[in-house]
Amino acid sequence: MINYRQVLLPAIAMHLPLDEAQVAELIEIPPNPDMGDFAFPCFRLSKEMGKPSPAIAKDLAAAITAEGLPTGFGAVEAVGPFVNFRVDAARRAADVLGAVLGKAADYGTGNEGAGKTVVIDYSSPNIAKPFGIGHLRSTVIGGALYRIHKALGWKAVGINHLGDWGTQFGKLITAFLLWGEGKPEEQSIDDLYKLYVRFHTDTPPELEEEARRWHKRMEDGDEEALTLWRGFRDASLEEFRRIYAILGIEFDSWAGESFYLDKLDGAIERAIAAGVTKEDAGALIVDFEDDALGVWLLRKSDGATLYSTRDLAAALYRWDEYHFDKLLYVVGAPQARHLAQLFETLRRMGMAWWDRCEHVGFGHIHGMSSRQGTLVFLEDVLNRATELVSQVMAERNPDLDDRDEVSRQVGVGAIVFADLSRRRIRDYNFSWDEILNFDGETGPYVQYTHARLCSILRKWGQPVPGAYDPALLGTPEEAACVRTLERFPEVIRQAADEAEPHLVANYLIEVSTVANSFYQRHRVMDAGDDALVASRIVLVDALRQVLVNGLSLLGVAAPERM
RNA sequence: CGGCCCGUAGCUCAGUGGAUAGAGCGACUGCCUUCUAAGCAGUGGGUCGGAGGUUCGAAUCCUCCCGGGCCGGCCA
Repeated sequence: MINYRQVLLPAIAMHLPLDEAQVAELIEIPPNPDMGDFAFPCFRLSKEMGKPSPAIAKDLAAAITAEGLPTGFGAVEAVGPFVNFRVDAARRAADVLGAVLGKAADYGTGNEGAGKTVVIDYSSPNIAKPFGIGHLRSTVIGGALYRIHKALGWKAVGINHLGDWGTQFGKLITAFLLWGEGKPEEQSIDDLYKLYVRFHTDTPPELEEEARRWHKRMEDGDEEALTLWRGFRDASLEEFRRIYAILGIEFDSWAGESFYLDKLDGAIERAIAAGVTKEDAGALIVDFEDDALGVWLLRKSDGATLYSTRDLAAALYRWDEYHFDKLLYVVGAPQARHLAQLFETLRRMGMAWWDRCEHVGFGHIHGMSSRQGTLVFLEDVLNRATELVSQVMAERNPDLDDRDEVSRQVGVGAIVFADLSRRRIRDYNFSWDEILNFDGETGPYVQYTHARLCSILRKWGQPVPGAYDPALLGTPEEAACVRTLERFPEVIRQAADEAEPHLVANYLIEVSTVANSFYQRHRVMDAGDDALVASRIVLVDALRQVLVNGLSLLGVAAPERM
């Protein structure tokens, strides 16, 4: 594909007192396609060149025209203080569609990440607590970033940093011994959750003390405590694996907090040796002597460790193990300070790689049926969405063979897409009405668009033509499709750079919008002449391909019928 | 008290230096004997929280203020 900006740089710079880098910063895409495909604003040159910007634009347009239009461009025109450039639409269509169909599933991918490693810490649910809608965010954002980086050639390491250690297990053991029934490993996650909640609802101080003692016994390797803990852990993992299977989420490592037990002393020793810690009231702390960072507690006065200890050990271990170029923590925004403290501690310890660590924060979820006083379980949400989809499909597409399977794909896709379609940092307003509305900018909208495109290709019933005339794709709707398809590779790159999957989700909405607009206005199968049908079939297939590629990055299925 | 995040249409959100600020939901109007109407086309709806400042140009950058949320040593 032609890189139009790249072509434009020398063509513009040679006529101006600017170098190519300066020109590159100014080139933009006009707000309205009628104005052109690229634009160069001349305001900034006015002072330096001593003439009004419209005059500069006019002279520049004339000079470029006299020089011969740059490769791939069809027109150059001064409009006020802007020089607007129009590309040769047929050539662009041939380029873009050729690239999409030629690379197929690989369209949009790249190899700029080759030789580089990104470690992504995501999902990381707490053992003995139900997998709530709150865990969905870290899981799907992390999963999307994992696939996006892989698509760009990175070696990605997905780590599920399970919350499987800590004082909450002391509480759980205390509660279980008091109120629990049956064996630890036979507890359902719901049983465990109830014990945990009960512990927190009526807790005399002596129980808190008891819980701390059990936690200490765990840390000291007490077999009775560890047996109970293992039972709880196994029960939880079973549920987590079931949910990851539904969501299509995978990990390369399940090294949770307990994995670092034998590495905690070493981590603490390294921190002490580096001189960044001090003793305070029997505890070990890092005092940043900074109002913003405050104090970081690394070891409690009773000698027990904290999540901070485990996070420090984990960071050091991950560096030794992976020598990453990026380490992404897909963790809720409320933990921003904690992670800033971790990163600063690493810096003070002389870890030159400290700035490769990044907190990929996200807002938390509000409005979870507070009326009922219960948190919303992810599985319930997925099941309700699936049921609703199934009802809709029984009505709209009763002949569909595998309704159960497709309902699952669309129902789950709706939930996942909804989560990924806003900037991570924003709080997420969970509402049944919103999550179960499949109209407009939703996952089902994108999937539906994809299914309709597939339907056309099915009716066509032949291989997608290898030869076609791109010049026939000249309507505004078709041109809009081509322009949108062209952007996919850069969207993926930006999503990786900013760790923002929503850029991909929003882009897919855009692809769907231009595709639907085209579909509505123009016939494909009975377009009139064979050449036009062939060209439009190619366009339909390219749109379909990009939707598939994009949805797969987000972990959303693309059923061919729905 | 200190720090971080958010504030754009009735609601949910895009847009982080350029041309009249855009979508979706909800409301209202049209479009299914035609490739799936989970769709398309259109109408109405905005002091971009406020005030200063930088700039030829600010929703976007800086300062202050207001409102909401979160965090701030023995929880995670």
